[in-house]
Amino acid sequence: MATVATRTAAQEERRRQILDAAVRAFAKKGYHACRVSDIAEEAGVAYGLVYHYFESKDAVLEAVFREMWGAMVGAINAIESLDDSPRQQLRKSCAIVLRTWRDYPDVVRVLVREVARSGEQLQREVEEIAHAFEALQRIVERGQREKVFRQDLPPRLAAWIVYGALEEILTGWVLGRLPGEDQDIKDAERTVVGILCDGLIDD
Amino acid sequence: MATVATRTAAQEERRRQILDAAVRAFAKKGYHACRVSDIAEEAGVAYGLVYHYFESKDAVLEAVFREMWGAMVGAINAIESLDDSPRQQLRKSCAIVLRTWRDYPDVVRVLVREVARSGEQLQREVEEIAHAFEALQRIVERGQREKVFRQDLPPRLAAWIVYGALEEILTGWVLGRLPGEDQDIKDAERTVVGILCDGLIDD
Amino acid sequence: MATVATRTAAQEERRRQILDAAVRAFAKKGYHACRVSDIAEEAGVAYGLVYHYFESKDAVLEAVFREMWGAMVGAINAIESLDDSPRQQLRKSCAIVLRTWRDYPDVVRVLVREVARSGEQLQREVEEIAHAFEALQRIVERGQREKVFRQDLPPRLAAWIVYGALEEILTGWVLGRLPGEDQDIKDAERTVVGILCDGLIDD
Amino acid sequence: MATVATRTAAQEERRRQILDAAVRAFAKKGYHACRVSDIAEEAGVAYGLVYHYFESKDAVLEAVFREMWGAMVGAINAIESLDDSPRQQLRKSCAIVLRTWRDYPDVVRVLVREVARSGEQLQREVEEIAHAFEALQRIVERGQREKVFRQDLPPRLAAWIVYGALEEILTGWVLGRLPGEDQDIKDAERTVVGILCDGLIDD
DNA sequence: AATGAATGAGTTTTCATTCAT
DNA sequence: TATGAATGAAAACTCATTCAT
Repeated sequence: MATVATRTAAQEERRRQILDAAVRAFAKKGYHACRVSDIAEEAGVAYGLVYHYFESKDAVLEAVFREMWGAMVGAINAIESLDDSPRQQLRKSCAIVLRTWRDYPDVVRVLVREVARSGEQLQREVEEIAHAFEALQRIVERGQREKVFRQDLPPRLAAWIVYGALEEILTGWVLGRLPGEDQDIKDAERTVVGILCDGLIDD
Repeated sequence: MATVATRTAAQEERRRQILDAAVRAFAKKGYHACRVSDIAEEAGVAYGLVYHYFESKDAVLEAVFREMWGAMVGAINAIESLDDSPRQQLRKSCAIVLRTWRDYPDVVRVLVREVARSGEQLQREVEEIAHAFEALQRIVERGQREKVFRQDLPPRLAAWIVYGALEEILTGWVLGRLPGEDQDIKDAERTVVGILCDGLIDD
Repeated sequence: MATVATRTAAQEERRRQILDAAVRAFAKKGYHACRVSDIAEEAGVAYGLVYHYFESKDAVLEAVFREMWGAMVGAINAIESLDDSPRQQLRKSCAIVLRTWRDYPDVVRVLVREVARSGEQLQREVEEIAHAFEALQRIVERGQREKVFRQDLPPRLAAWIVYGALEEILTGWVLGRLPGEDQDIKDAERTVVGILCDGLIDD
Repeated sequence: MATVATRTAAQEERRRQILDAAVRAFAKKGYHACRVSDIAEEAGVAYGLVYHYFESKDAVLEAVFREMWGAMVGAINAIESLDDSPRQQLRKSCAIVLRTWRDYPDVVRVLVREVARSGEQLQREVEEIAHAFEALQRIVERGQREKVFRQDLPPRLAAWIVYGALEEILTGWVLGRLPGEDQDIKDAERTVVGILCDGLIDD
């Protein structure tokens, strides 16, 4: 049993090694320009081993999505259980998303670049993305129940708008069109929460 | 000269025929999955002809971006010259973007799906996208100058947030995750302007 | 119209050029050991051109079967319309099959070697083989109707036996286990017709 | 020594287990489409183990031929020592071949499908096939010596014809083109012996 | 201008075989 | 003996692009 556990752990480690390498490789050249051999080389393993741990090149990308994104969604979900005000919850959610850029820029790079790819197949499979929206939506709904947020906004649409604002900022950073240093990240957090909560209008 | 003009017009028509077909083809299968012969077939011409009018498959996509997007940006720019309040200008800009979906769903589909692709090459070449951001940014700046918008928000970042909110809604429609009927489009317009101008907070 | 005809003829010629090369290539190394590049090289054309004229490597083999075999079946069918005795018809049919070896050894080599391959798919698609059996079967049936052949033999089974005897001789020649010179071919013809018509028993 | 003997017996059992599994696997998918892991899975062992008992995938097929075929040839050889008439010997030989289908359809399936494959290498190694022909040839020769069979037929060619007739019937059964129920097997036996001994001609 | 035959580099994937444990 | 992770060569197939007509 110890042997089995060790073996499984070793396998898991290998899998992770390849997955991390894939993130770096995809981030460098983009998914389509990236050959399976690039992943293997980046991971320091033989070509065929990638196929031991993943069905196909596509499956690798899907795993990147599922597992990397999953961590972020988990963090956002955790926020719900905290006894914060809706505004605080929204702020913390935005912070998590935006700071992921600081902590895992390659992961964000890949997620941002490839998330819209082959809309039909990949997106439907990766429910994690949907979970992120649902968590945001629940925060909005709670804010409306507690009369903190305006009643006239469809929560689902509001969640999409919040998510869109965040993703666009990440995109700006990924593409180097927006400055993304540590201070900028804090500014972005303040600005996006400011706009989303209080609006652009000065009143 | 009349002859030349006629020829040029005929050429322009052919070019347009191929470009429109490309939009439909890209919208159906995505840029990468779409072969040059698919474009030609959709246009009803031999596929060698695509190379008479465009340098490469990439150049076709770039033209789609430049020309289709250009129309939208032009419309947004036109708004600036109108004597509306900043809020009205923002509302109209959002309306233009969102209604483009109703009028040219295939174009939007392609723009949304492929805009993040090959960040290095394509994006830099297509400055039209940048122009859209600048137009939004100028609207925000004007709002701040006129003391209608809050002073503490970086205009550039605000423009990105506005754009991100809009793009995400379009994505939701494209992927069928958000309802996109005529009434939904109007609702989305009201909601996105509401959030961006007045915030989520009920005060 | 002349242009179209010429073009089609040119295409047909190219197709034939590749098909003939495939026969030579398959005959040399066997279907499985033969790469598509071997076919292209043998034909003196570029790699990809094979895929212009054939769906896949498998489709090439199928075409070899269908077209090469078709010629032989056509010849056997022609015999039926002649006013020969059943024995004569049988003799001529055997002669056609056996002499194909002399005239197109490579074709026979391929047919013999690969005919049993992937029984499910290929065989069922290539009806030409079935036609050969039917022609032989009709000859047997006519022989029985005319009271020349024995009544107690199921014609279908008899046709298979005749065909099996012929194929085995071809196999012996292909594999170099039976001598296959011109004189041997004549002997084989006489022997196989002798056994099939009059039996081994000396009476 | 007892230990060694036991070990060897256990080894032999394992070897047999893998070989039987290989027959089933080859019969199902054909030799080429069958991976080593398919054999191992069918045998219920790890696929590295196949390489403990066999040099290579090819060696497994060769062993199938040698050992399975060997049993059949042995049975045919045994017939020679019986004090039967040549016709009886021929009938019994045919019966053995045809009834093997009933008893070991998977074995026959593999032998029939793959026997013509890679003529150069495999065939030369598997002399068992040659032995079957020789046994048939000796039966014919004896029949000629005893003035029961016609003198004008080359015995070697006659043996090939007999074998071809039998193989074709097996092929028909394997491919499902000829009915292969118990009664059909008996009919086939009667028919093939009838044709080969007495001919198609009714006299 | 228009056609589509021809090219061939590039990429994924498969799988027999080896080898460390 | 038994396992299955690791290797990497091999090959089919795709498709953007060129070019002769």
